[in-house]
Amino acid sequence: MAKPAAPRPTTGPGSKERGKTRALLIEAGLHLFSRKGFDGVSVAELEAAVGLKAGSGSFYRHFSDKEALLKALMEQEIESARARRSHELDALADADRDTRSALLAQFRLTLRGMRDNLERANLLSRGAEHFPELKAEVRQRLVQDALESIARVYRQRIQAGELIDVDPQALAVVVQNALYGYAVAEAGFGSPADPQAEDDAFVNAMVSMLLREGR
Amino acid sequence: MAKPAAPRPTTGPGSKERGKTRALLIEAGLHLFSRKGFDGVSVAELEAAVGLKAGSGSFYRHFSDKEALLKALMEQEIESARARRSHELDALADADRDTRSALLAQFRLTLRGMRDNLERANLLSRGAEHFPELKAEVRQRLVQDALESIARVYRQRIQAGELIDVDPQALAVVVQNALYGYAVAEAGFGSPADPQAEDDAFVNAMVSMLLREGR
DNA sequence: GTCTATAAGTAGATAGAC
DNA sequence: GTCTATCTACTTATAGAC
Repeated sequence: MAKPAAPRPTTGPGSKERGKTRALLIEAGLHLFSRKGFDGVSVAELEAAVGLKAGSGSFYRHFSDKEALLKALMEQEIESARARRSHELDALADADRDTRSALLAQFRLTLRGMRDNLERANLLSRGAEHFPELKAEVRQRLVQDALESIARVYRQRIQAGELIDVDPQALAVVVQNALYGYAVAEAGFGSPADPQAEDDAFVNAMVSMLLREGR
Repeated sequence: MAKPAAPRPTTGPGSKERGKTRALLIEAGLHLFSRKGFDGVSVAELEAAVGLKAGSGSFYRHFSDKEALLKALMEQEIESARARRSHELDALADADRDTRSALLAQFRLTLRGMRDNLERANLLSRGAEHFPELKAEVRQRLVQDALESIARVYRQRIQAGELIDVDPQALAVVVQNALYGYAVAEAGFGSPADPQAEDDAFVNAMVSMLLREGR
């Protein structure tokens, strides 16, 4: 036979651990693409960021081109974004909490999560333009699933007479988009003079709107 | 005297109207930067878009460099965005309308305005990163002024007992950010299966959250 | 897996004729 | 105000030595 090739030991002598540089490139791409945009980051910059010589072209031993890195990165991020999000739902779903503090806790956690991961979200959003086949998946698994999980909890609280009697899915859409828009606007246009006070007024207003209580 | 120079006739013989190509470049920059990002548009592309020969460098007779175009463009946009916005407020401020239909009209108009001008808003947001001195102005004159105008109207409706009694400025923040986030998410992650139904549920939920009555 | 070297293309920007 | 021509720098990507 012409191919008695040994079972391809991906870890050859003298190499680092299996796929280490590749993983580092994905991480570097996440940070750099998020900050400077896909077009704003050169392959040389990515190489330098992981300890390769800038301009050496060593990048191409790990990815066929820059787009391949973006795609690998997005597929990884879709997974990890889901994991991060389910965490935020725990506070809301905790049935032992009274409704007001459960809502407050959810809003604050979600707002923090959106702030911490906005650049990742922007990357997913912009990356979806490069890969139309991933766009529907991003929407369904990140946006739609989250809304339905939240709506489920709202529905229970409505039936218990604790929230205003409005379509729970629509309530979730309003709340999530308000939090998202708040984080996006803050990142894009800058923070207000007193961010802490603004945050408090914002989340408390949403709680009041859902509970339909005056001040 | 060494300078008897005539009063600089900006329109020389054989030239088009004063500043016409410059104005065209600003317009082309608005569309192209919005769609493809600042880095994604070459000077040659801008030249071609206004009828100049691509790569001729004629661009540089009108702007010192690409950033100068972005800056001129932003200053113009800050003005026109204000004008567009005041239009959306008319529907809300119309005291003859009953509260429910005034809110509905405002939400629908604002949502339409945000959809139509999201790319412009993104451009202002991203441009503000290039020009930190413009960032505070963008925030104050576009974001903050709009919120205060809306809050003024809400305050009247609250005093008339028609809206829930919650800090009107905070209500405006929730509503505007929900509309903004909705438009941003739609542009980034794609539309839902039935956009019309989704829109209706969304704006109606917001109305229900603001009115004192249940549905 | 990383390096040197380099090809081939594109970007921003300038000089000078018309 | 637009053109031709050109410069420099940078970017993607490949070939081949180690």
